[in-house]
Amino acid sequence: MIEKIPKPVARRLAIYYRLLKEYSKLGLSTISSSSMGERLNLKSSQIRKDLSYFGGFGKRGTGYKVMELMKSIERILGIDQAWHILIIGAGKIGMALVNYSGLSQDGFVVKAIVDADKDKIGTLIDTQLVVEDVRKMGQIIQEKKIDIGVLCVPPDVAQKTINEALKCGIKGIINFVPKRLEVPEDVMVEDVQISLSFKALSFRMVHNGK
Amino acid sequence: MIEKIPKPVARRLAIYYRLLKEYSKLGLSTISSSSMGERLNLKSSQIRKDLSYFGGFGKRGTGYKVMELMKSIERILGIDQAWHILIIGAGKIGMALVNYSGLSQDGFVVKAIVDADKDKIGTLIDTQLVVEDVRKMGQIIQEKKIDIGVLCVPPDVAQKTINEALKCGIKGIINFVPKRLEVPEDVMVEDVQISLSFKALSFRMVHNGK
DNA sequence: TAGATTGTTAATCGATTAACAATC
DNA sequence: TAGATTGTTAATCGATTAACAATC
Repeated sequence: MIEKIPKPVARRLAIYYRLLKEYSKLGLSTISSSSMGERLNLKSSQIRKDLSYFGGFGKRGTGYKVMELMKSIERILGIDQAWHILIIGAGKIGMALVNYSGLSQDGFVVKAIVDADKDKIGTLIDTQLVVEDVRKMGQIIQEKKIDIGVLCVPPDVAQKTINEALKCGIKGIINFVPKRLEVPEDVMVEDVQISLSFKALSFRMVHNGK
Repeated sequence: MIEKIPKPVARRLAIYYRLLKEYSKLGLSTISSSSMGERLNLKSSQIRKDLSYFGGFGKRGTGYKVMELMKSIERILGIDQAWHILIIGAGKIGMALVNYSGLSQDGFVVKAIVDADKDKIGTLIDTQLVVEDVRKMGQIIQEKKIDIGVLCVPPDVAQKTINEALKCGIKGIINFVPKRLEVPEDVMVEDVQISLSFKALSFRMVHNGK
């Protein structure tokens, strides 16, 4: 009963969620694990197993109700609530993430963006946000009740910068910096390492096939 | 002898490579798998096993020569050559990737960027590049000998756009679009799905721990 | 009832790790 | 030679999948 959830499950749930959204837009009310699996190139038994860690959402003989399952996954993923995001570093990547529609859609709301560069501080970004001084980060985290920091600073200041944010109670980090961060074990880090993806692609291209 | 290489190996090699670069900057000439493992939070046996798929690079009793291993991994990953990159879509993400230092450093050279938006076409990006018309994509791929396309277009035109690029002989794709792409099996796709990372983080934060 | 599809168990497959002989 | 560390084998651990009884 205390069955352990395999690590890849969270991402797959997000993929199921995306598909269900599509189905619901098309007006479908019901789907089966096998039709989802076909669409996603996954075995239907994997989808059923993944869902089974969290409950029985389907009905034997008929499948899953699109809307219902969508709402359930929303809850499982924790995106039925709004998360307050702080972008740390107003470089190219940081800037690109402000107003990134993929995020706001799912309840990740960028509340502020900070940088150390005097020339950037004060820059107005679209209508809502202004680049703020990284030295005010602590204050911002508290006032805006930031949950998640998105780290997009140069590698050499990454650890130092995130330490500051940790002091002020951030509990989640999306890390775009090509470096492993040291954090207390109750803080979650997800790495988004673009340059690793390029190298993995290159590897597969030279060892071509599989 | 026909031992199969586990999928996670490519990414780890890229991580080892990054660390070796750091070591070489510090002037270290030799390292052991256990010192690397400690640094990277990996078991030393995993590092040795990963490397062993490609050869024996170390010396018993002394370890690995930093420079030598670096060069070997460079070759294994296929980054001892320059890759010609085309950015497809001059939105925020696409723009952010032009001149992204993490890429050019490792031999991924952005040769061109295309978009469908008339207002964007012709825009000068730093000194080198101009946003070109996506309708010229085929021509550009051939003339500039593009190897890898980086897809950053809206989801609804993603498949159609990549189909064009495939026709012109692209063999690798970095996909930033939240959608599974259909490609021939000799074409490699690496997904960089930022919004999945946010959801995976959210999941871990609500199911906190582990 | 007959057909469909779930939820779950057990078997299989794949990746990591411990352990150690080989050897510098 | 003694100490260190590799390369590799075998054991373990974790994730996926096939198969099927339960049930709508």
